[in-house]
Amino acid sequence: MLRTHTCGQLRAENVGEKVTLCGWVDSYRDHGGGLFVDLRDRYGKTQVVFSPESGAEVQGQSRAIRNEDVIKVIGRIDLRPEGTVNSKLPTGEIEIRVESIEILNKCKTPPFFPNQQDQPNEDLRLANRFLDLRGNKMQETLVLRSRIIKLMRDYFEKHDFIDVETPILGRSTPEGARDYLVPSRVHHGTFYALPQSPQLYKQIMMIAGYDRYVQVARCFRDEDLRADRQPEFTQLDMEMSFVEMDDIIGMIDGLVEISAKEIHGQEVKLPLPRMTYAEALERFGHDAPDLRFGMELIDCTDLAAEAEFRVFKSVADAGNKVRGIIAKGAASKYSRRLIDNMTKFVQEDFGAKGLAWFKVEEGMKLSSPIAKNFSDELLAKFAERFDAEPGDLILMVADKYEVTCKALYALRKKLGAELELYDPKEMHYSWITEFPMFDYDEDEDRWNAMHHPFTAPLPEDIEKLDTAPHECRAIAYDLVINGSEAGGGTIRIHDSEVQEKVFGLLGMEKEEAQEKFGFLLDALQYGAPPHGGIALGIDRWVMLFGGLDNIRDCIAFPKTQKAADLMTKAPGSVDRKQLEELALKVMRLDEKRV
RNA sequence: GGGGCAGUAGCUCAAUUGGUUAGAGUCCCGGACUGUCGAUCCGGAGGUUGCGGGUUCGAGUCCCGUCUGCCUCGCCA
Repeated sequence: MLRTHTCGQLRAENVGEKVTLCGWVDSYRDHGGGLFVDLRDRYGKTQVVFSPESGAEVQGQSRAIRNEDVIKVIGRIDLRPEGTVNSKLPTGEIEIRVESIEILNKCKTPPFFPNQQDQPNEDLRLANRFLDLRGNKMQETLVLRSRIIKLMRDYFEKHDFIDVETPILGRSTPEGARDYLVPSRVHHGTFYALPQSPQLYKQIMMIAGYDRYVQVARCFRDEDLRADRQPEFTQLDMEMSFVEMDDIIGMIDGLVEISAKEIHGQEVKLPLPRMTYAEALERFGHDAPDLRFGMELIDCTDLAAEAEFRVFKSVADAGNKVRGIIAKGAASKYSRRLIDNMTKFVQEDFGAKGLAWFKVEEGMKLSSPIAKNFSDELLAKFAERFDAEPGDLILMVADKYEVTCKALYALRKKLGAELELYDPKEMHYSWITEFPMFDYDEDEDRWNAMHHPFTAPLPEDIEKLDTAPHECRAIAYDLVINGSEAGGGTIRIHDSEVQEKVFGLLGMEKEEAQEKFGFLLDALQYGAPPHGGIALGIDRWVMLFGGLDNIRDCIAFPKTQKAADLMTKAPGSVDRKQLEELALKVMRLDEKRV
């Protein structure tokens, strides 16, 4: 070892010891007579002092020191003189009196410094990730990530789960996201697909009798990115045999309990609360509601039907919905202009036709440009429905149910953050259950599996497969943390008759199903145990437990919104020879339409 | 594919209504200084205003196109 201690290790009790430290120069303060260096590694910072007693040669060497140089110093630990203790540093009581120094590696003047107070632009950070990752915040986050993964692995090992690796090179399956494809050199014209999840493999493992499987699995989906979405991401994937939904949920409840305790030192009350999908949509407009605050959606379609106001009345008469939210005490915080912006927001992003709003005045008068279209009596009913008080702001959307959900969910989320209706550090865990089996794809005029085509329906809904597929609920469950989907799973179909019916609904012919995943259908006929599982989004867990608002900050080497790696410059072009081996030809843009 | 925001010195930002030689802090280089910890003080260097067109007597500023990054809808569990 080149060092005897780390830079976060030494305390007053080490005074007098001769030590060797290595690290990066975090900062230096040159006083001519003496030079102070904060030496940094991932464990902390220690002040090292060059003074005349270090000797002329060492002092001379010290003058060359610049930030981010990698140096090794040997010296004795001493208490800092009275009045110069730095209470901000754990090592702040002591300093190293340098006897010799070696500059292990000079640092070129970097484009930015890892811990500089004004964070550089993200593209610069990503292009120079080695500097960015050197910073305290990123190091903290990656340590947190490592702890979370270890905690998960330990937990599942303790519960007799077996860690099994599944292939990265698989085959493309229909449904779900767009695949990342890898061309085969041996079989020209064919492609592997990178796994969107190890779903099918883990079901095979169940059939093979490994009744508790777990894996920290890299997954790939070639879809557009978001603040909480990367094209390659990591799941804690697990599957269990001879279980029902409650067993899976109970298992994950236990993991949440331990995580909250280990990471935040918080006690979580189990079982975690549950809400059905239908209830979540009704009360919050979304299947992953942030339950750290209220501001629930309120239906007033019946009142709208009584109104003269044509916009409301026609929507109500057409069987659509008029729903709204109330922001307590927010009337004065939202000017006409801000409300106009909100209107534009729900129109452009969610297809709402408009945003109706009322400010509650003193004396309970509702004021709004549209107020004149309502009788005083009806306005009073609205106020009562929303439980309004003077100073409140009521926002309403009149539209199809789905549009009211989306628009009001987005407004609720926005207002909740802006009005600080919750403590951002607070954590809320809950389950959403009873998802629909299918949603309707209007473009393709057919049903889609909401989760995946092997999801089992609720036993009481099985007959609806024939009569009312849209009402058929799945044994599916999502773990929601702070309004973010942190995991999701299902109990799988292990009955080939039901499986066939589901394929039929999805418009998949028997031959096609056999061709695409015959291996699973076959396996299901050779002694498949009832089974189910879940996958947790590890990147999101880190994000949520770390209080971060960006998934890129939870990943050592993330991609940009255009799925590029700015450091390695991936994706890149390849040699003609490589293409030839694969029998591939790159089309020009104008050929694409052919 | 659609909508929005941003791009000015190595970095973070400023630049009035379109008007003189594009500024500040920091970093970098040189100098001073024996207790600093965002050290301080003095001096210096550093610019294709993302790129390409256009309007204008004159463009960092206005218009068109384009590239990159971010947020978002669609997409995605």
